[in-house]
Amino acid sequence: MTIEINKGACIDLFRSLTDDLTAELIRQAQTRTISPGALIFGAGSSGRVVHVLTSGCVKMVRTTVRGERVITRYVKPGEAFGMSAVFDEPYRADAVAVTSCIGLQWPSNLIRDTILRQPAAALDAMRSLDARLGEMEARMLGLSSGRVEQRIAHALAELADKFGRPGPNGIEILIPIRHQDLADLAGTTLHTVSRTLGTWETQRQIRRGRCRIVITNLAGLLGLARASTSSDPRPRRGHRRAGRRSG
Amino acid sequence: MTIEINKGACIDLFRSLTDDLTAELIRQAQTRTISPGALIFGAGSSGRVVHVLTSGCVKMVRTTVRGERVITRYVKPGEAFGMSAVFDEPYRADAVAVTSCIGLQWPSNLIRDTILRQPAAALDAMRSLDARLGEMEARMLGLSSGRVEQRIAHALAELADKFGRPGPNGIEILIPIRHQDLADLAGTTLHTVSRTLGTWETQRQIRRGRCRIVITNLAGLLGLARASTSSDPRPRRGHRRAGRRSG
DNA sequence: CGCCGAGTTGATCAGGCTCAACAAATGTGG
DNA sequence: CCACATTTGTTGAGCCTGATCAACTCGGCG
Repeated sequence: MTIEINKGACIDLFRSLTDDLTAELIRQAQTRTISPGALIFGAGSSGRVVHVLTSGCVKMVRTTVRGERVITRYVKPGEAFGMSAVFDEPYRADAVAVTSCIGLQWPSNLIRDTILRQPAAALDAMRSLDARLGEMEARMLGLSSGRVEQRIAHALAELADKFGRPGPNGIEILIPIRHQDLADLAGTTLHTVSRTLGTWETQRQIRRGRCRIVITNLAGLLGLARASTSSDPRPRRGHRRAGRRSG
Repeated sequence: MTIEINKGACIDLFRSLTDDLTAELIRQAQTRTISPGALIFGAGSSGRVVHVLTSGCVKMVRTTVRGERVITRYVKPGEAFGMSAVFDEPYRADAVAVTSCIGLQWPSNLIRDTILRQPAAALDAMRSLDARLGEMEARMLGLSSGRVEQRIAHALAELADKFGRPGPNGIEILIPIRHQDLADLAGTTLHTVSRTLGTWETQRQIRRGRCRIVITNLAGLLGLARASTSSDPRPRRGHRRAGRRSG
């Protein structure tokens, strides 16, 4: 078995390790295949294993008792998730398979020991945590300042960047995205997402199928995102949902 | 000089190091005193030093070109900030002194080398990054789902937890907090903050002075935060600001 | 064929943002 | 020590965005 997984994608967490060490770790891993929609682990459960996704897509979902939901992150192959297990802390979010997935998992103390013995790996892990912090901060900026249309456009752009592939009609987002998912990313409701995407489709900015989105005009979308009415310099305020789950 | 700083507070980043090592690092540090309101470093500037606050309070502020602002974090003594310098990445946010401050700073490569040589420190750093990630996720949940009143109450509660001290009239928040700051924490405007705090003061939940807040009834506040009208089970939706700076 | 999940669409309405103007506290200079 | 500028905070009026409610369509599946 080679270290490479899925056509060149490799495990971010082990980027700094020697091939031998990585191979050894992969040998020690438990492989797990997950079917779409399945819960890989639930928020609050005490994390005893660290996961790495090797193929497919996983979303991390945080939910409040009142039913409000946020997708904190989409995981793509090569990325680790459930890292809080390293610190013997419970998982913060549900990990839900978006597609069929293959994952590797290790007992958290094995990962911890590896990090303790391989400082370069520790630095890599820190770097990726820090990068995620930066992303979250940027999302917070968007959440607290942008209008809904902007936030949806931005969420789409990020999905396109992470899971998009150029296709005949534009950038196809390869993973299934429900309107509720976009709402959970953008901090709005599936109703507003539906209306907004509807408008964009008539404007030929995007194309839609069931759980499928193709972005025909990414620049146009981001233009919309930047200024909803370019001739009108003053920004408009928006609303905020108080989530009662609807999905 | 002892390792302890400011009545027992010590440097989180070096918690796992031996006293000798910590002392040595502190010897190598450059001490810096900062006056209130001063900019310690600006977002975007290439970070060449890592900071640790030893006394006072620093806020990390992210701003968009349009003038929307978010306070991503309040730093208290013992905590590190500007950690992205470790990865030779520019600072993501402005670091602004809230009070008079004393800080230590090191060239980022010195911290990096320390982390590489002291894996336990790496794990500590990872833990704190992960904890901050969790906080940000929780804040995102609040931002995208709660109503403004809840978010302000929650922001106050966190400030009370981090910078509060029991006083004759309740928990005093020891650092100066402008309404604009609360707005930047809660994702709203200073106007709404003013009105909301006004209501709470007449309800004897809090007391206010200029840039000073005392929480008389924390439980009550959080109760308000949980359900704005307890008799009415259905949550109300809210609005969202589109920040044109006003502070 | 009934059920469920996903998506659509219309009507309603209120939360809180925007605009605007003032008041009070702080700082600065002469 | 007073006049003036700046920062911080207050309050009112208006109104827009987008949440909520509700009802319906479409497609897949057992």
